[in-house]
Amino acid sequence: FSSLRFTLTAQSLFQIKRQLDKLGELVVKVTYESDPIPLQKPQMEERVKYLIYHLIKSSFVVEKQPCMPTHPQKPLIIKTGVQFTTKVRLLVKLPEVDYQLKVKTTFDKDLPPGRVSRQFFILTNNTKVMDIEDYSNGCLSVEFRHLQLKEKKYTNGTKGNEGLLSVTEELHSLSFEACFTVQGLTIDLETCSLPLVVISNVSQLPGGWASVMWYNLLTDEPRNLGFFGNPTRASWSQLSEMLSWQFSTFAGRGLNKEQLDMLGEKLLGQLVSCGDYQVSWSKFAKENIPGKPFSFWMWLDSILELIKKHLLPVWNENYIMGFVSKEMERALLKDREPGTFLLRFSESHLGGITFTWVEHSDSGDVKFNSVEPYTKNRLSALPFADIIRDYKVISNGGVPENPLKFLYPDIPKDEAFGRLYNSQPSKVHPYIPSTLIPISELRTTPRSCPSPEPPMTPGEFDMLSEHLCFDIDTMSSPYSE
Amino acid sequence: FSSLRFTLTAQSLFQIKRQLDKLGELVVKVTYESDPIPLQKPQMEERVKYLIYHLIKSSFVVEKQPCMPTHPQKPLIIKTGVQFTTKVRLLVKLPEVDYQLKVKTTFDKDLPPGRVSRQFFILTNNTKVMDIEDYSNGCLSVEFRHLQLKEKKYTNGTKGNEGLLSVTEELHSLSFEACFTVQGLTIDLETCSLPLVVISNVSQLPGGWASVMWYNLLTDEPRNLGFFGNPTRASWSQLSEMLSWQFSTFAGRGLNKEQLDMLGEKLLGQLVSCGDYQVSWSKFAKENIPGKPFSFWMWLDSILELIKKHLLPVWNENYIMGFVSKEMERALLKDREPGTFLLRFSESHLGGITFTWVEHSDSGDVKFNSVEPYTKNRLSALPFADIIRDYKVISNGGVPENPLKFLYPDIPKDEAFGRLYNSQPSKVHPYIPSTLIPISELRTTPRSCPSPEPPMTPGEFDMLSEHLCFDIDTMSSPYSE
DNA sequence: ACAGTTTCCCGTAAATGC
DNA sequence: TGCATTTACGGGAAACTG
Repeated sequence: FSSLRFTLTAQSLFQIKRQLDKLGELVVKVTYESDPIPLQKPQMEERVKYLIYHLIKSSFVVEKQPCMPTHPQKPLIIKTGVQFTTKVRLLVKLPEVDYQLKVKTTFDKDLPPGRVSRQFFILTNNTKVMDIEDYSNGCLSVEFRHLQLKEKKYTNGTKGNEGLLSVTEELHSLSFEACFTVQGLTIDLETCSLPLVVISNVSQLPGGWASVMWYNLLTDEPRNLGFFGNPTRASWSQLSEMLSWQFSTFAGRGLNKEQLDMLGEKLLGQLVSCGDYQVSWSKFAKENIPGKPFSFWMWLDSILELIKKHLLPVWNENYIMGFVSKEMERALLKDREPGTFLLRFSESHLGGITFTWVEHSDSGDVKFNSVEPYTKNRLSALPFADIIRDYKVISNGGVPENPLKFLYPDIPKDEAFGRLYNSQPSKVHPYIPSTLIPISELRTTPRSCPSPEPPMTPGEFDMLSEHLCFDIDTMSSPYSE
Repeated sequence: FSSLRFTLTAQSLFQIKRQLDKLGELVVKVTYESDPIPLQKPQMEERVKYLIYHLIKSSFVVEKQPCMPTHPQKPLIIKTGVQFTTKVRLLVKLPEVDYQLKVKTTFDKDLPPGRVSRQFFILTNNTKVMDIEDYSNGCLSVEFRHLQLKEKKYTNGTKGNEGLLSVTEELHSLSFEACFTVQGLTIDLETCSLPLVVISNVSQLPGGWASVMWYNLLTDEPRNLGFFGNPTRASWSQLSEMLSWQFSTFAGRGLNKEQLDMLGEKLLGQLVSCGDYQVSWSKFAKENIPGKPFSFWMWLDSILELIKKHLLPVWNENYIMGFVSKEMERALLKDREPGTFLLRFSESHLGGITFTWVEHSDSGDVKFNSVEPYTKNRLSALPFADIIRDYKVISNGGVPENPLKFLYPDIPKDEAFGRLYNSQPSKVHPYIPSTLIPISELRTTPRSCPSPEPPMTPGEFDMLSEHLCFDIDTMSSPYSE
């Protein structure tokens, strides 16, 4: 229902109203026995007033849902003490209303105290006058900027009752009210935002975002604030589509079938394969993954953040397989050229990425190695492409060698990553440029391969060995985390 | 003048007052011609009142100068919007004053508007009641916590006149007032803090600290708020003592004569050697060092911060020569064993540290190399001791070698730094641990030394070379920055 | 346009509350 | 006590403002 249709409908109704008024004047002068007009007119007038009233009321809408300017992609999550913006509009054009129409915003207006465990108020000015939009078709609208939320603190412990819900499951709303009179009709406008999650620290953003996703996925109701009191389940097909959409929206590339299958299996076990399965909210975002100190969504979101901050070009080139089980990884690599590697996200730690490469031992066995995952701290010291370019392994104190030759299935490393390498050595003239290089030292048992004279002083070598040594003989199961 | 002496003096004075009162009663009854008492008494009473009044007033003091709890070592600098604490005390004990004595704090109380270009006010509650200190000798005192400053904003541009001073040169003060009556004497207490610098961002802290230092160094006046309108000069001997004190206080070890000489020369040229020299405030903290985009103090403070955050143990072991001219550096190293190195702060960049080592070329010439300085970003990826342990140079694609053997004059590297090395490789089991290693690649002209088959694929080598190569033939003057 | 200054807000750490 | 949540504020960057 566009602004134009609202306006045309309103105009028709106002015309009818005027005609009825005129009719009323006529009736006073000219009437006759059993004339139906005096009888019908009051009813009709009521009917028209009712229609006008509700037409105008329903044209008062939130045009821009409240959101923090720094998180435009994450509407409906508001952090206390951080400014947010929202906009409402009266779609119907009423030329008669030329005076200043004041809109007031209220946070959690209709919430009976105790419904939520926390209460907030708008710290800044919460009323503003509507204005005619200059660029568009002349509707009245008002944009609230620099709104800020603050928690109400009670000294006497009236702190709500819903201890069952976590803060990111608690839904709130922002209401807008205005009142005016047109053609003798007093109309009280009121509308409200979609449900809002209020957080106090960005560390709660992933949790809040999980709630927003789940809500949007599972209900069409515009404001079911009690949704998380008893959240419905999602089918895996719905959920996986949503997850892929997250990656395509925020990281520029969605997830393919293989990646989604791995995620499904991780979340649901082998159940996925046998038909569509229902995932509970708890399993998605609240319960920890068995044996891990984080939930499925926390894990996935940490990867999304890692991609956004450190892996965007590599991810968009589709060079990160990312979501692969260790069994699958082995199966894919085992028949490949030695030095073939693939990139995979850590399942044991939040926001980590590792590479696994295949090589053949002297006895001809296939061996797989995975480097300790790189997390945001390491990646901000050294971009990931450079890590791949420069990574070296020192075996038995020998010459450092880069074991990464071909990106799976068979793309020569430099062909794939060449464009993404950074040339960071600075050109500060009198100094020798220096760069950081990621290195692993492998030491097999001494007898198996007498080590050559190390290219370091013996003391130095011992020192390095002491700190870096990694005896592969103790690696009973290199493929399970 | 201790609390006890204040109290005893006050008691004596009150006793005298009481005796005068008694005398007054007597005089009414018994008097005689030319009795001097009725004549003298009013004067004496006035005198005693005056003494009591001023004794009490002068016992009202700031016990703890205002400071931010997170910067206890930097009093007298307050950041807007950040909480600070201060405490005042009434040294004299007056048992008669048993009612609640309310103290009010005011920011810049006596400043005529326009004296400073910015005005601030105390955002939080600015009155508090004095209390008897339970632990000490029973004085009245009050500690203000959670005070917060906010700038007054004027829409009509009344923004003061002193555009000449920068914000960190603008001195403010915090006043404390209270009023009470004792033995019929009404006493208005008032005291105020030492001069304060108000900043709005931590990036202004070094500038503020420079002001506090200069003020303390050059005036004993408790509140000369106009000091920076015409700041006096400091003698180099005063200033150098202060600088050394900064390092010993905040980094645990002061500066020795050689280091101070280098600083003096940097600040004043060769003038230092010919007797004591006067340093202007501008030269110390306002003018940029010729050819550099920062002042002397900004440079020195950036080093202080670097030490505090990343070099504390190395600095305290006295392993960082730090302040050495490049000429001196060359002179010291040239007769030393090849591989002898020293640690020096960068003069060209803020907060950087480099090592310079000596080696002998094939032709027997002495050569000096300095690595690109390490700044806080690099050092937070890798601790400095580990950088020294692991640093490698690759010459012509050969075997990487650590050129650092002896800390000047002749301490074997591991003997000096051994205890400071970190053992960072994590023990996450299925993964190969990996560490970052600082590497420089040197390439001499190809003909002079035919490079052996590089231990990398040719493509890889070219890639590395392209990014890392450093042709020493183009280094015309490696020793000047 | 620009430099000095302030505001904004993330992200870590500490404090608080339950 | 431990966990969930909020507060504090350094530090980088953007916004402001003469």
